[in-house]
Amino acid sequence: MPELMTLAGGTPSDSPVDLGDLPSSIGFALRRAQLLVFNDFLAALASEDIRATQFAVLTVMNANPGLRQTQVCAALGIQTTNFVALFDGLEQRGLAERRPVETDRRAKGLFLTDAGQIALTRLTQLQAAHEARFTERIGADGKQLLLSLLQRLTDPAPA
Amino acid sequence: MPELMTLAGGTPSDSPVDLGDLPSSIGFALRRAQLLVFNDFLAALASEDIRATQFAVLTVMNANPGLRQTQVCAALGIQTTNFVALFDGLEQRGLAERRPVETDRRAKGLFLTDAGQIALTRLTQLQAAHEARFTERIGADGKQLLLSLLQRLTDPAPA
DNA sequence: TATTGTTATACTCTATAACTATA
DNA sequence: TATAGTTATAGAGTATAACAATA
Repeated sequence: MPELMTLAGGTPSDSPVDLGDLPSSIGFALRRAQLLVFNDFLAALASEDIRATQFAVLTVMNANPGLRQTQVCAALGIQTTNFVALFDGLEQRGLAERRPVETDRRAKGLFLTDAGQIALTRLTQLQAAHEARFTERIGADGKQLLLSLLQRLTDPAPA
Repeated sequence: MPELMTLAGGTPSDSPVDLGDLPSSIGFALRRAQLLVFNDFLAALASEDIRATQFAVLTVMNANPGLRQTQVCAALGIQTTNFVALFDGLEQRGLAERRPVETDRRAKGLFLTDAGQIALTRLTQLQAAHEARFTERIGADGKQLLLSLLQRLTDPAPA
C-alpha cells in the first residue's frame, strides 16, 4: 500500500512552503486528486486485494462477455504485453478464464467465471461506497460537472 | 515517452466496447484526464528533458530559496529516499545545488543555480503554453471551476 | 533519542523487441 | 504479410530497512 503520494502528499496546512504556480495548474491538481482517489479506492477494496486496473478489466469483461484480449486492451489502454500477467492473476484466482474463439484460432475470448461474477458484485459494492464518499464532498451536481469538465478536457471539442 | 496510457488510451469512438459504469466513476475519469495532461506536459517539455516532478521541485526551490530537502519532500509528497537521485540529476545538470545550512550541520539548503533560474524561466513558458492548450478546451471559467472541484475533492470540507 | 540525508534494495508499472501460431 | 497472444527484459516510479552524522 502506498504510504504517501508523489506530488500529492504532505499536509499543505502545516507547511509554510510556497508551491508557486503549481496549485493553479490543471496537471498538478489532477495528479493530486487522482492519487488521493486511487489510494482511497485501494484502501476501500483492500480486503479483496484488487487493483484499479484489475477492477476495470473485470467490469469490461462483465459488460462484454467473450471479448478478446486485444479489444479489452484497446478499450482500457493496456498494452497486450502487460495484460498477460494481469489476466493470469485473475485466472489463477479463479475469477476469469480464456476460452478459444471458434472463428479465429489465434484469439481467446475472455469470460468471468461464476466466482468472478460473485466477486465483481462484491467489488462493485465496495467501489460504490468509495465513490459515494467523494460524491458527498462535491455533491451529485458537482460530480456531474466534474465528469463533464474532465471529458471536455480529454476529448478535444469537435469543430 | 509513454506510448499509450493505462486506463486512458484507446479510441472510445471506434470501439464498440461497453465500459460499463467505469466512465461515470470519478477515479476513472480523473485517471484518464491526468494521464492525458501529463503526456502532453511531457511532450511539450520534451526538448528540455524534464519530468513533472523535477519541474515541481525546481518551482518550489525558486519560490523558497534555501529550503531543506525534507521540507521540499514534505510539500510535494516525495519520499526523501527517492529525492536523493532526483536532485542528484538536477545538480549534475548544473540546475540546482545543495549548500550547507549554518544552523544545522545535518541539513542542506537547496538553491537554483543561475543556469537553473534561466532554465526554469524557459520551462515555465513551455508549461504555460501546455496549460493554455487545456484551458482553451474548457475555458478560463471552466478551469477555475475544475480547480475548485478538485480542491473540494482533495481537502475534506471543514465541519 | 530523534532527525537529516544517504545507500541499498525490492516491488510495481510501463515500455520495447522478438517469438509462435494462426489468418 | 499481418494479427493475436506470448515471453523476456529493461526502465521508470515508489516502497522499506538500515546506516552515519548531527541535533
